[in-house]
Amino acid sequence: MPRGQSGVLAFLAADPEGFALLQLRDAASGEPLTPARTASREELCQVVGEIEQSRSPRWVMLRTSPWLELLTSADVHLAKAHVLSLAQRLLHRSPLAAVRLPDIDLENPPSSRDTGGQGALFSAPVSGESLQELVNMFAAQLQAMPSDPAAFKRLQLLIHAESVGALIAAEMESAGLSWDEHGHRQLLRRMLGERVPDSVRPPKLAALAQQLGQNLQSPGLNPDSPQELLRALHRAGFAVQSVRAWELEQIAHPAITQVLEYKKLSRLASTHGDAWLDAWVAHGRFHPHYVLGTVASGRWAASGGGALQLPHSIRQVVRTPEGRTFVVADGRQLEPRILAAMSRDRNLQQAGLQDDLYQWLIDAGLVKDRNEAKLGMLSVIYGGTSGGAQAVGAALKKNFPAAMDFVDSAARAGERGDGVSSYLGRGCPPADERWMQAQRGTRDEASQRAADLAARSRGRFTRNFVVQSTAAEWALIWMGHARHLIHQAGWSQECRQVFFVHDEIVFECPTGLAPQLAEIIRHAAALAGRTLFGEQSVSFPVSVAITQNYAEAK
DNA sequence: GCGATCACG
DNA sequence: ACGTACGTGATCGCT
Repeated sequence: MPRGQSGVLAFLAADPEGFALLQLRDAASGEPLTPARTASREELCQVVGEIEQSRSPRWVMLRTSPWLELLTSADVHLAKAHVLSLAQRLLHRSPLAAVRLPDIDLENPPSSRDTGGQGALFSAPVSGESLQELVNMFAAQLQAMPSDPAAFKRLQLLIHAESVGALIAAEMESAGLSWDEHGHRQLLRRMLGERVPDSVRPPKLAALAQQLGQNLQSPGLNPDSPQELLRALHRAGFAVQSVRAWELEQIAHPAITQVLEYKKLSRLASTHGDAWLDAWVAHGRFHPHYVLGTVASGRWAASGGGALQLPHSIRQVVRTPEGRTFVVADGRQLEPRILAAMSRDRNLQQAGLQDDLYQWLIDAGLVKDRNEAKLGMLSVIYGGTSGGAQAVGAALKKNFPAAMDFVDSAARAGERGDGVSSYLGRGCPPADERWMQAQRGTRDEASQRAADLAARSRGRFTRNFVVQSTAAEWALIWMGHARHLIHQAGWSQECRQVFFVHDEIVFECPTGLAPQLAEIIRHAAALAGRTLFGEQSVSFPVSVAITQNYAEAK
């Protein structure tokens, strides 16, 4: 059945009678190489480890759960995977696919347990799916792959990268992020006062609220209610539109300073207070749950604990144990570089020759400082035109015409209701039926205006999508290469990836290994560029920090 | 359940 | 000429 496939596939399925069912198949023919064999929960890790050692297969599974939890805790490393649920979503959306496959509910993929007979719900030992279903699903996915060899390669790379991402996510969930719980509690006591029940306002916050009520002549004021606070501010003579921090920051007044102080502390208490520590940190480690496949652009999300929104102010309590260190790396100006590579804009590629792309823009006299450079670039990629960004955007437009044409054309496609896709073929979600309807209906001026607004909104989305989704692909491939190189070096046990946020990865390793690990990460970044864009790829410099305290990285 | 707000990239 | 910054998650008050 397959084309462009070689080697061995190892299907890992649920055994309705026991725990796991494994079968090796030839990737080229799809034919079984071995009869299906069962493995109990106790046997699984050893059986899988032996197959990995002897055959180095690509592991085909519906999703990583529950297999990876077990394998990771036993330090069984899988080099390659094909995660069917993620591949299904990719193929459903990709314009490169030869056939449109049905979508899949990633949270609750179809399983034999659900379709099984009476009592299956109670007797099923694992959440899972039959071997036959997995084999069928894989075959259907292969059928849906494009016949054009170049398109095939891209989509296959995307599926493989997404799948290794799922392995890494499972490994990070198991490893957790080292967290100084005691230091965090001390911080809370210092800022909020003694611990109180969750339903009670912490002492220092309560005192602030009381003072605020007095100072604004609004006794009993609840500053957590934006409406109440806005009315109180108006009564006190502050002509503000909202109570947003950035608006209040414009006003220099002791009462306003107090409001801002209250907001800051209130936020700390509610999002990273004692209850958060109780819920998410155990034995000195934070264990978030990473969610793949749900964000349209292919970025990851996290559910629970808000892992991807860790405030900088709390990072001081993210500390390694004694003798170990973090190696923190981030892709420098990743999105502009991705845009330079995709659009083949010679000038932007020229700018990217410098490790600090923004400095090039400054030296070329296009912008006055780094902040303006960053703002201008983001404005171009997001489609912004407001205020200061407009002038900067215009300067960039003139100097990087090919890059601008590229994102502009993505925006126009979106405005028309067409789809766009990433470099490897991740398709954006289609315009929904209501949107299409609104574009067709021009009953009156108001509905026409609303339709135009919606069209431009979708244009900004597709403009951003082509860059953001390809940046997400680069990051996946970067992580995948790093993981592979670390495994090759024999350091999989002692060097662990512990965090990932879009364009930044954090490893934890023994202090002595950090310089070499840093080199591996840089090398992986260079490989990622070539894997994605070929030998002529633009460069992707990364900045690397070695530190025991996350707050000190960059 | 939804909007406002604010945290991150 | 005109005009709108992109994507997420968590919490809280309000209806």
